[in-house]
Amino acid sequence: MAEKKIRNMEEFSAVSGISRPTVSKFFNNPESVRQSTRDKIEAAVEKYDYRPNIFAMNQNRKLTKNVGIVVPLLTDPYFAEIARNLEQRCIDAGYRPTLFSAHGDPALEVEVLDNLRSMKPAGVLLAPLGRASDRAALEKFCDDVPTLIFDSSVDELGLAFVGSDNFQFTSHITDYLCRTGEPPCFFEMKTPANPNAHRRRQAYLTAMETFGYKPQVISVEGEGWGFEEIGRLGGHDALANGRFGTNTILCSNDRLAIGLLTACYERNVSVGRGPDCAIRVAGQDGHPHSRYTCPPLTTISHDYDAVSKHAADALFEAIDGEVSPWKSTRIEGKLILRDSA
Amino acid sequence: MAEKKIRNMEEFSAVSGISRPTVSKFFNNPESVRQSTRDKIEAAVEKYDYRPNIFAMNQNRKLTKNVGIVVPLLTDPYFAEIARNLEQRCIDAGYRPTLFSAHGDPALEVEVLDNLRSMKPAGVLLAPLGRASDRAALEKFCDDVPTLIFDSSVDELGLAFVGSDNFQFTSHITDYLCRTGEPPCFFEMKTPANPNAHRRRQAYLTAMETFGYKPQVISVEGEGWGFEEIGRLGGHDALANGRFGTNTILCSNDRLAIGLLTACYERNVSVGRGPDCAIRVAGQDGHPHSRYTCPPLTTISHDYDAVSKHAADALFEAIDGEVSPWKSTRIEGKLILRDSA
DNA sequence: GCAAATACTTTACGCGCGTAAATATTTTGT
DNA sequence: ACAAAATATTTACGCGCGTAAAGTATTTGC
Repeated sequence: MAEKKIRNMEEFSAVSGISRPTVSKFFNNPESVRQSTRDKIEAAVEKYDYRPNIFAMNQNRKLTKNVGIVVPLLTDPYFAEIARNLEQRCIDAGYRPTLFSAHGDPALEVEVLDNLRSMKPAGVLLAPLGRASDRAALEKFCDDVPTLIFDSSVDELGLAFVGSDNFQFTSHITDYLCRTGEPPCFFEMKTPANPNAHRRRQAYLTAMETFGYKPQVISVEGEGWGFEEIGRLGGHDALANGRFGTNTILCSNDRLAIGLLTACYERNVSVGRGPDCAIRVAGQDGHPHSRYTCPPLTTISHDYDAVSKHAADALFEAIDGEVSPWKSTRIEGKLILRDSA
Repeated sequence: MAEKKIRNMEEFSAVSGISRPTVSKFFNNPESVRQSTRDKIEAAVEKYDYRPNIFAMNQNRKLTKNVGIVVPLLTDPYFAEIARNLEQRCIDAGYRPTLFSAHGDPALEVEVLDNLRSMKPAGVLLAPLGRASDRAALEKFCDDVPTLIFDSSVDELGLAFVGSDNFQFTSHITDYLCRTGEPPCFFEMKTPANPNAHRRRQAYLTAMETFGYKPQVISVEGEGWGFEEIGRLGGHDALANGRFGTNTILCSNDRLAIGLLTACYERNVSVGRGPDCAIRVAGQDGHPHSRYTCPPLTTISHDYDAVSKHAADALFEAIDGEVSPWKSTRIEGKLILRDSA
């Protein structure tokens, strides 16, 4: 199999017996050439293990097959999981995805976008940092590159927005909690990193009023992306000072809930829905880890598949030239009943 | 600031007043031009927001500034964290890192390496899948591209290996457990994904014999990368059938321990080092999540900083032409004492 | 102030492939 | 078997930058 090394498309076209322009056409879209020539080229590809130079391919082309996937924090398994999902969809659709993380840092987010721009991507799937994002930089980027925003909405930025229906999330789980025990209080960060948190608080307030209960929000201090630690410290504080006015705590997100569970453990407060438990704790997100907390966390989960499918498909359509007005798609979550509430 | 748009280096050289070859030199290494011209170019970069076309830069150069970072599973926060660390070091050293994950799939790992090859990277930091990796494909890749293996060693592959000292890990924590209570049994997967697990088992056996205790290994079934679930199911089985012959369980890794803790919770077995606790559980890895389990997990942690620094530096040295024989660097872990053991 | 050393400019070519236009060949339908 | 349609070939140019060579300008050391 190891014939002489093919150095470029010229040489490859010679050994495959197909002209270079046709070979070029093939690599841009195998479907665009006749079956018989496709077979010949594919045979030669197999035989000589030739792959066109990716840099030469892209430089002289207005649009590449590159797709950028940007998340705010790849060390958060939630983002890692949705990024993985998106990545696979890009590959399946014939694109070359590249993964980026802003690592929680707005300056890095801007840098990532700059790097991305120089890759002339056909499109970008972007989950912004949120509140901390450089709004102007995002806008400028979206002007230059077809960008679909996911997870965390920023007004009417980009092609469209696809994310979860935070309002439904919180309403639904609040409803569940009210039906099965004391109405919940709402445990959140005072200055959350992303706008979904605001929607969830609002949904909680609305839901509680609808049900005729008095809402109660406990906002804890803490900056940055160390949500578990913020939840743990805030939980200690709230438990020590009796700030939870009920035995049921709905957390703004799962990572906060995980920290709160740790605080409960450390204070010897039993969590669960059994009669001998002191409090109930619920989260929101369906974080990959939520299954393995003690007790396992009752939560309302993102529909990872549906979100990523909608996001990817919407981007691909836009790349293919379908012009559609900006719109926001919000996907419902599924209640996952476990032992914590 | 928004002057007319600069289209290429030719135009940029005109507006900056510096010749194109010098500008080219500057972008390859700013230090290589005189301070005064550097200032002029940097001023023009600022003013016109020009960045050279990355594809054109790389195509006609034998070696790029690209560095690939490949991990077996990016959704595992351990790998996400070390990848983040490596990424930062690459940027600081003037390289362009690109992140890849094999997502636990050997076929994908090969694909990733193929893609990487076409990027003509100056070097690659590779954490192989381990047992499941296509050994031949890895070897071929390492022949073509300067590759530093980290985390999981594969014989004398690549430039060098940098990872944790699994032997020290397990010896050290076994020592601790023996000193503070009953000697531990060892809880592991029967067919672990990566070779570190074997070292740890071996270290456990050696340590126990050294201390004069009878070792006991509990190997649980389960394939793939869902370690928590494997630990949970295996834990249930072992607890139900009294397979743990001691009250102290050392897990082969933290994720397994996390699953075991969940099983303990579900079976109402109290875990901790207090007198009223039924068993002690310890992990290994210093997984980002281990602080937030209930009880918080006693573990022995990778020195993330040291591993990533050694790995990155070793690669950069090799790229800079320093030839050194293959060697293996194994970095000691730090015991993190928490409440689980 | 002068020669040597250093840094820059000019000129020119090549990298590997995209792509357009004109021409030639093959396939398809009947 | 024939014309029309589809596909491949030939030819040629350009993309944006790396890089080498030879000449010119600037800096440096003394």
